[in-house]
Amino acid sequence: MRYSEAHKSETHRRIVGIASRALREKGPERLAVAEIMRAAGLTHGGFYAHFRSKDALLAEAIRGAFEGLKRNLHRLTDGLPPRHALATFIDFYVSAAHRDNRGQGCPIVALNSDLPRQSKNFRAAFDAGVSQLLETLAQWIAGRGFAEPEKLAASIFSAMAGAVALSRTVSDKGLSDELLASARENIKARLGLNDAALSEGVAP
Amino acid sequence: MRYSEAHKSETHRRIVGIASRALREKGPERLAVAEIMRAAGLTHGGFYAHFRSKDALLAEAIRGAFEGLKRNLHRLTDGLPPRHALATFIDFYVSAAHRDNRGQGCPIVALNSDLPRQSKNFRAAFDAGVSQLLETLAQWIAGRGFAEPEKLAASIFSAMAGAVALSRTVSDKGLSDELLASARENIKARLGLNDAALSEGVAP
DNA sequence: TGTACATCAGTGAACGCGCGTTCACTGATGTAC
DNA sequence: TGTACATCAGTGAACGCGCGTTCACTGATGTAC
Repeated sequence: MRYSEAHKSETHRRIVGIASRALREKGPERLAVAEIMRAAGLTHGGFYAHFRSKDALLAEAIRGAFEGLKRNLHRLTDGLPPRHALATFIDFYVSAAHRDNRGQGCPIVALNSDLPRQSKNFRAAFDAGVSQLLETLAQWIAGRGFAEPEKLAASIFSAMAGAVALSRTVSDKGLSDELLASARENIKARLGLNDAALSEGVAP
Repeated sequence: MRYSEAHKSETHRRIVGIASRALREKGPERLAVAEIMRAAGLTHGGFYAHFRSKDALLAEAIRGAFEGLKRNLHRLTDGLPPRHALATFIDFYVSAAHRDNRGQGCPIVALNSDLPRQSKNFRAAFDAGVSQLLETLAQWIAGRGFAEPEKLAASIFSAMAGAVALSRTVSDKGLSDELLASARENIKARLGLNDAALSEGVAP
């Protein structure tokens, strides 16, 4: 049953995609190799034709998760000036839709407390993803003329991620929604992105 | 080797204390019953004289963690007027010391992404802890005269927890410290607690 | 163009380890008489 | 006051399950000649 040249890499990609979602939904320890392979329509023995170990899969899966986030971010903001890019990203991120979509949401929110227990490899991939995201934010923030954009980006983003994370743990749905709205407004206000200012014009 | 009446409850408390710390350091799945018992100076077989199951221990351990947080909070703020209580708690919580002390720190930061994979029992205990903490914050915030204190408390707290969580994942120590300082100042400013205002007087 | 051989993604059984849980047993102390 | 018995926190071996990993094998397709 030898397959065409593209077949293997296609299968590989499919496995990583499934794992990337399962990772965010179930966490690294509850993600089971056999289950992932079954979901990909394969048996678990074939796993090692694609990955050196479960840990290697986890590292690829977390990279895939960050890439997905980056794709979303670019799709939403490409071509927009910093102020609109920031506002759009904040609205997208600090939202009930994100809260309710753990499997395809931000890996930082889904996995932050798992981090210290993972391999060096995994943590390095995670760290690279965080850095890249903060860098993008910092560039927009710099474009808006703020001083110390890296520092502000980190602080702003921590409020965004915290809002989504806490909105997931709060059992009162109404309070959870209000928390998100309140955090969103505050974060935008910190960057001078309140709705009135936004509708004014396009100048950064 | 029958022991005095108080002995069993003393042992029980000791086990829960050790587990409560291990839970925050290693997470629920990596916390091993035998290891906890060994740390308590016992063998793993005796575990079931104290707990129905590992899950029962986890529920007690998370309750213990929230109680510890509450004790710290009261120790720091008892007798202070709302504005000083808030400022003190924020300084205590959004700090490098908290970031570096995962085992004795806030369980919300240490365990938020583990939550959805845990038992109903565990999640209920967690939820109760979160609610109680938000309630305390809301009371202080109400005491400062803000409208919709529950909503504001949730939003404020999400920024606090997010700051500590992200400060733990950022590998650049300097940025991590700055992130905390920036978040702390912003959070206090939202509540009208900037240092100048604080040194003015004591009126709430 | 046809034949023999090599390749290698995928199969499925088996192994080994960690870990939660069970269980027969121990032995110091409390209680009944 | 002394003796027999009950209690029960704790011991340590064993069990069973989930799961990561290994391995001999398969068989369709590519390549050499």
